[in-house]
Amino acid sequence: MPESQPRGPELDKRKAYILTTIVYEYIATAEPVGSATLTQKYNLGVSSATIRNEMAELEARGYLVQPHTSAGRIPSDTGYRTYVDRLMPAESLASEESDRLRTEFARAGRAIDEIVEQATRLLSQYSQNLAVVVAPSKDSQVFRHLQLIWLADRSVLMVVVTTAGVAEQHVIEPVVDVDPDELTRASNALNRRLSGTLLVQLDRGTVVDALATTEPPLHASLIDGIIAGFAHARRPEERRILFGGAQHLLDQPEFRDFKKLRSILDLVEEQRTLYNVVLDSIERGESTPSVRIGGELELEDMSECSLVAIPYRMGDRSLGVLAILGARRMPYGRMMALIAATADHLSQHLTDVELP
Amino acid sequence: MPESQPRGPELDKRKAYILTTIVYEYIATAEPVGSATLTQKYNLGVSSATIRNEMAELEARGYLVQPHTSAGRIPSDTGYRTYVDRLMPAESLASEESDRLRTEFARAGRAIDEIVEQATRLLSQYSQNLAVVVAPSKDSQVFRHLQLIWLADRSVLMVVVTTAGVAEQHVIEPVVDVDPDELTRASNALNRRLSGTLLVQLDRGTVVDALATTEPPLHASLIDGIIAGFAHARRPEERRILFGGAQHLLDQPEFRDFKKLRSILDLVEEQRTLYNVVLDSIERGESTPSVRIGGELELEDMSECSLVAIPYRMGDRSLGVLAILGARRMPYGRMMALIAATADHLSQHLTDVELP
DNA sequence: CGCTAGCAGTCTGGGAAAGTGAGTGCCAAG
DNA sequence: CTTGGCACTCACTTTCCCAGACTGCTAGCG
Repeated sequence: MPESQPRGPELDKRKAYILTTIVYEYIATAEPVGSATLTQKYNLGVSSATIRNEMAELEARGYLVQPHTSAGRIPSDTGYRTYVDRLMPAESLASEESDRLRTEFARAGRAIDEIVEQATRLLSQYSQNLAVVVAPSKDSQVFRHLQLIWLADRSVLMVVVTTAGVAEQHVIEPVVDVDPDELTRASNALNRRLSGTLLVQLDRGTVVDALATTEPPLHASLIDGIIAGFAHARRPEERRILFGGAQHLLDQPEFRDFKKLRSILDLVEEQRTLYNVVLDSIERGESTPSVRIGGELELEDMSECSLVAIPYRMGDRSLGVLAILGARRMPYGRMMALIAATADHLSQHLTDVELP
Repeated sequence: MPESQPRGPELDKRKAYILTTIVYEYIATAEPVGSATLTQKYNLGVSSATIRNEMAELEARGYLVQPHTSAGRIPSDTGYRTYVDRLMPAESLASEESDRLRTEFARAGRAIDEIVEQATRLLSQYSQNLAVVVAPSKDSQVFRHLQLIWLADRSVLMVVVTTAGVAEQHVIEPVVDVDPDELTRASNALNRRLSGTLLVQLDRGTVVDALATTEPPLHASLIDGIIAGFAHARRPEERRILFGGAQHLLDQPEFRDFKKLRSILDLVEEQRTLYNVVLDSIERGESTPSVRIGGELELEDMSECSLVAIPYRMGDRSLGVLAILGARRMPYGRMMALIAATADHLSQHLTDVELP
């Protein structure tokens, strides 16, 4: 006897259409949607009283909530979730907009940092929301070349270049004098044996092996320095997070409230929490945008926000994540299309600038 | 007949004391200061009526303003200016706080970017205001070492290392095949002749001269590539500006107003305007903090803000600027002491990590 | 001549009261 | 199942009023 069906099995066609319309209208207007508005603006073929009955049932099943007794309805997390997963028409970016994105990426130059900064700027600008970008960590990059440069008798500069075109430098201070020829031999040996290896794999054993045949053998303190240099170049613990477009938040009526604004800005400043959430969002490694709605973020004071995230790549290695953080009432279709296109262009551009 | 003295010649002792007290009190409470408050909280030895007369005169002379007829007074730009320049007691940072600053700088590592990011974080945290930091431009750095690395027959990676320990890379694609030996000879020649030169001085002529004696002569397209590489490493046009602690603005009652908040966040996003103002502030190259109060900033909607700025150095070269942007009602003494100490520690740390 | 006490006048900010209107739920009839 | 009608609810806005803070002015005092 299915008299009260909590979270019913399926929504019939009319209920689905009503939910779709309510989400759409609320996203557009930021005002709770009433039955009269629906019958006036959308062609439903039934009266507002009928809509009221349907809305009451959608609320009972958890898709809608009423801010207060005499207001219209707004979608709940479940309502948005259903909309995003099953009701929303798929959108894709207008081709001229996509072209503009590509053009603007091309203006960023070859340096990885620059490209990622440009991505942040573009994403916030086009989305009119807060853009959050996790920059590449070094450890997924491929070692290309190393140079040991003689600075003084007990001071050596080690420069590591990856195929991403990023150079990291590190000063080594061995406990014995070294001479330039010795450094050249070491550089050559390491380059011959290790070029093409992922940075993350360049641990102590690998380096010691690569230098085993060097004659005369290098002093242990120099080898230690080289190993430390690789460890430094790798630095997996340190991933920059970039932000852009915080001012757009002020345009949303839901953030006309200093407490909510403060929560978000604190999150931006703190970085770690947001970093975890963003990484969680794309853990599955899928290449479609992942969406987290309101309470799904599991963050205090963030029930009014949603996050759309997607990974980006260089070649076939996943490097980092793009994300849009905005009001829960966001145009999900457009945001997903936009972030997917941005990630595509970014991945493409990064792959293009990779060194041979 | 000096009957009405606009912006009178000097403030007598009592007026100066009253002005000082009003600025002090207003900074502490954010409430317009009335005559009764003054007599109660501060030992003035005269009645509130006398204070009222004095305040009326201070207002007539432009040091104070009244938000409305029945309110107390708040300082005008001129009032703050007088306070900062002549009335305020000089403050210096408590030595334990200064020590803490130094310790935290030490945790930043050797990379210039990292150190400057740390400075931004510390400055915003200690000042509880928005920190604005202009990062070093490349062109004031000293060329230390160059390496031309063979990637493929027509592809060469050029790595430039400065004494700041920053490496920049650039891909050169000459129109003829090159071989590794040729590259080594070119690298050696350039290093021998040019090491120690400012990057900004490495123009076409200098490079061509340095390579003039190379035998056999390098192909023109390779030389062009090297010149382009230096130009790229230099990139004077591109100076990063870092921000930190925007959320602290929300703590100030003067920014409980979305328009003002929006103005500031827009400024942060736009960067260029703020960059100019900050550079203006320290154009004189002095090493004491420069202060700009309210309207002196000459920025629309920024009349409620003040900016405290100071340059920082590496060795004896000025590299960039630290600044604090906050409410006009800020504790100037502390902010100036703090930013001076931060700049000192930053300059010291940068000088320490410079390569030999 | 400067200082003070007292007083009338002015303005803001907050809170109560009342009116407005959007929107609902329910019912009885089609 | 749908619909028109109706009573009811509740947030929001406007209006009004009052308390409080502070001033400027004046007259008197040392």
